Amino acid sequence: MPKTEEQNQKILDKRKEEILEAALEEFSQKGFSGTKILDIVRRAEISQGLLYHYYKSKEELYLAVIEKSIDSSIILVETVAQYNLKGWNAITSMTEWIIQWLKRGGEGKLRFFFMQQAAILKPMPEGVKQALTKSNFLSEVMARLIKEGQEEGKVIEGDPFNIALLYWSLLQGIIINQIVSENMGFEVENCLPETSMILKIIKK
Amino acid sequence: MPKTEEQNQKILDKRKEEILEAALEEFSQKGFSGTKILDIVRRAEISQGLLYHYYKSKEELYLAVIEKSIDSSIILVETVAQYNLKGWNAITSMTEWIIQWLKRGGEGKLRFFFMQQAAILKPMPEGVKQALTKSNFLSEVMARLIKEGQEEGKVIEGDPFNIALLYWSLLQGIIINQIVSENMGFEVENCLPETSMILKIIKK
DNA sequence: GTCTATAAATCGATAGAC
DNA sequence: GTCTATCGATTTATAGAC
Repeated sequence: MPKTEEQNQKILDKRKEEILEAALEEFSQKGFSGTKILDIVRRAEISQGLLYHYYKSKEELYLAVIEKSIDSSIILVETVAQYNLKGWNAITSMTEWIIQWLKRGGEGKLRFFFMQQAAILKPMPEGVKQALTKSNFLSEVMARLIKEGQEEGKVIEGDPFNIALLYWSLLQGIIINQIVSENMGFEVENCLPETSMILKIIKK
Repeated sequence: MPKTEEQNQKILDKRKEEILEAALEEFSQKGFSGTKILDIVRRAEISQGLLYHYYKSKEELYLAVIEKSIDSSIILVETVAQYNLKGWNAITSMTEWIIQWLKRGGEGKLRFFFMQQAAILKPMPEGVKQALTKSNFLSEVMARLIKEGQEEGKVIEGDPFNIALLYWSLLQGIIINQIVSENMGFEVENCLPETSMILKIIKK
């Protein structure tokens, strides 16, 4: 019965997807230790036992969320890369893209935030460190673009990697402040800074 | 016996101090849920029972660490305020001061980082939110200085509070990246950006 | 004040019925 | 595939001796 198996596979994938989504929301807000399996299964509206049918441990689930988040940021970069832009133009587009991605809705912001949390909190489960190292390519892409921008005379002088770090620091700080504001009930609804404000820090 | 009581008080204060210090290190790295009482007492080199002689619960201890961290950031601002500077000069001094504070050693960075963590992670214990709202005066002080700076024509136009937020975002992002780099073993030892780099983002 | 021992609660993971 | 019931380990907090 190939049809039945196919359907089963679909159910399996759908469930996994649902669990991942619920896990992202819980983990990103409460961290690894702060999130209880009960929180996740309640949000996903399944029984506690069923979760372990799809993921063999809490840690494995956490890792799955990380990997998916990294993948989605890779896609973001690749999408921008498709336009074949270089140097300052590429930096501008990418920044604009990221801001839009963050504005668009909860998920982008949540993923970005989650990856940060994962990188910050100890203890880091085995695979997390490894997975996050992979995501470091973002800085490398950025550093390359910055070097090009310097050659165009549009980006400030200095070590490209350090400037890339400064750029990411700003972006990360902005997201954190958004989350904090939300947590405190300040309702800073989507008051993300303009792209030009962000670029100002690396512009010559 | 006033002398004995006085000595006891000293021991009590000293113990409390030691516990607070150990708790800061553990909490800031592992968050509230991720930190076990055992982690703290082992670091403080006391027995588990003794901790509960000084703090009646994990949550009370957490709150005590927050309050001390907030106090120390208040002192930072007050120190700068003593110089009676206004506008751009004050912003410059304060930024320089903060960078030095962060460079100086572990504690400043740890406290700054810890407060961030506390503001980010859910669930927020009762008193945490309240305590953190108090620390918001930092943004207010900054917003006032920025307004003065605008009147001097040295700070970019725009809502002073939003600009203050942008400034803090950058600072927070920088600290986070430092911690992350440490966690990943990148050894970015004290590669904090120059004050002028940070100020660039709000300079006209 | 300080420790050891233990109670009480929580939570991750498993077993087994349907 | 899904659920309920429960085990076993961890962890917060307390009790009681010194």
